[in-house]
Amino acid sequence: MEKSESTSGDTPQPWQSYHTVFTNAKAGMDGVDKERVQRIVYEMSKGSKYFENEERKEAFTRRKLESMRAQCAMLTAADISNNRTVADRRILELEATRDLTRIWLHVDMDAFYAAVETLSNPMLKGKPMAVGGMSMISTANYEARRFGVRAAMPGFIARKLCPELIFVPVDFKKYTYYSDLTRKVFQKYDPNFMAASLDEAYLDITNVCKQRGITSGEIAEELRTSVYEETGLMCSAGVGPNRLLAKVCSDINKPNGQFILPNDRLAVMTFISSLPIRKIGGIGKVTEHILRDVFGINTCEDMLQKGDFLCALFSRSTADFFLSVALGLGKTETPQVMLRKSISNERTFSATDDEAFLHQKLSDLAEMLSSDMQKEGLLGRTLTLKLKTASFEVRTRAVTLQKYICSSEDILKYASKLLKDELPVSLRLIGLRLSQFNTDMVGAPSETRQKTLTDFLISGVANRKSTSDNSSLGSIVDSHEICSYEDRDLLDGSHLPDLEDKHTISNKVNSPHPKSRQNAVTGLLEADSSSVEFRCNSLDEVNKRANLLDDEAVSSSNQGELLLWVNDYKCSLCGFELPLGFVEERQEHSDFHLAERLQKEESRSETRTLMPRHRFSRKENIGSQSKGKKQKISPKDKGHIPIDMFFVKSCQNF
DNA sequence: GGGGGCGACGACG
DNA sequence: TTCCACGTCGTCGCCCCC
Repeated sequence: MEKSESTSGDTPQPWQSYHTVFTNAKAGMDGVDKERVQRIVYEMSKGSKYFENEERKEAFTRRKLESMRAQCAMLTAADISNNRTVADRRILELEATRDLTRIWLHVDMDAFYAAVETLSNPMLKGKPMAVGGMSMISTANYEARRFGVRAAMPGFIARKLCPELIFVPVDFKKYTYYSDLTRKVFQKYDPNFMAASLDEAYLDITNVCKQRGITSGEIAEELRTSVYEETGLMCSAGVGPNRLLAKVCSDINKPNGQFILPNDRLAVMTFISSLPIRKIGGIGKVTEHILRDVFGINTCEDMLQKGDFLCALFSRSTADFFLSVALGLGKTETPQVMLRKSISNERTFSATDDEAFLHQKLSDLAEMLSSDMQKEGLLGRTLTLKLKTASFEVRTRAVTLQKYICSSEDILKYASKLLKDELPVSLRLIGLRLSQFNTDMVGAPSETRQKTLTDFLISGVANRKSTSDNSSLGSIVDSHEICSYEDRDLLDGSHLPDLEDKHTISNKVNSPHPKSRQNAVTGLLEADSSSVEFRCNSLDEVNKRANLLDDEAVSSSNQGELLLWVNDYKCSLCGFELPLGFVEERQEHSDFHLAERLQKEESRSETRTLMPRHRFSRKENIGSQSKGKKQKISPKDKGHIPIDMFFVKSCQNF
């Protein structure tokens, strides 16, 4: 790799060991004076908090490398022989999965954002330009790349590398517009094409090649011409028997070029064997470093030869990934559905420990996240708070709730609790992520998921009637579309007398659609000594619902709360007294009875599923639990790394 | 021992 | 002058509980 080479004699210079994501080569950077770029990047970074953090990470990687080298050294001849057998067997098994029947085309727009900006402002043509700002660059045009300027580089460093660099602010609206135009072209060749990002897509062109009786090269040529005619933008294409190879191929003749790899095993093996590992999607800076410095692996062929060591030191899935890559294997089928797994927002700001400011940021993020969730009609139950401290240390703190949430109030409530445990702290970034979606909701249009009032009432009544005879709460909660047992604040869940039961209830229940939640009024119905919470879009609905139930007396002076409080004061079940104003406490109290009730039900039924008990104790003590985690001495802090502590990822794309 | 949850980290555009 | 993003997904190790 070019970054380890020195042109300044035998004496190593400090900048030569400082690697960032943007010191490696990218298309259009072949003639760059790498030594100069690396020196400038180093000098601009040296002494900064960011730099210190990079050094910390680098030291950690070094320790990992040493540990792995030690492991390699400890392998006996017998170990190596055994692992050779394992590797050879896996290679045969993987080889058997080779599919050469599909033709994949990967299309990659050339310097997309920069090219779009040049289209709308032709004055930029021929001048070094970058899309982004002083803090970060999204894309640089080819004129700027000649100076070593590239994506993911901070703007102030880019300006140092190229003082005449023109900065253009990011305009996603514009890029989306042009992206849509390109996608219209892609669709003509593969209606099910896979968009990898605004400027990249994978097309299965097997059928179009057959139907039209022309080669993949001709299709690629035609597609690129068509994209240019439609948009005025240039792109590059790669064709291969799978997506992994097509992606590698599209980079070969960039910009405005293409490379065709025939669907032929020998051609694939010849192509892949000399390929530097860094060209493979999924092998980044760290993985390359490990493979090169521990195993002496530089090319895919090396990877095949060192299969025994890879099988000995990596997990099965990671070793499989490496061996697959070395064989030039990759995904050939088109996934039917691609479901989103998480949704997040994060913002960077000047580092501060001002708690009011941090809380405001958190609140803004909760709003943004909630808005995104509602746009996509999603509900999630795992909330993750991401923090980047002033020293660039990244922390994440997560909590899995028993209810699905999407409102900004809920998000902020739980996020605040997570943040509170970290204070005081000086931060430069806060992020929020929701995951573990309610799969019933994912992918369906919002409108189809919103319950009408009629649905609500009819199914609610039917459900209620079917269960009122035996008072089976288990049956009631199964009608999760209309009833929601509102979970109380589980972070403060210690007030619940039996959290396990509490969880069992809520785990079966889905919250209503976000739209219906927005103006929801919470009601609690008390019947057969079991309380059921529900939500309606208006107070009228609450009352109608209550009337329809025709159960025993429901009394309330609070229209939203229909719990059985005698004289608005005394619990009819146990006589516990709570004044009217104690809304939350009352709800907690009703939860207590609900849990109690369910416990009885549970003892009668052995068929229902239970969630592991530990989850409740963890929720109960989320604060101390997360502190406990933090206090845990990590292997790196102890100065050694356990033998199996490697984290080389497998690629999702191959 | 397996599985869920958490936290850290790698990778990519 | 400015001083290192944002969003998403994947793997791994650890902890805890059953």
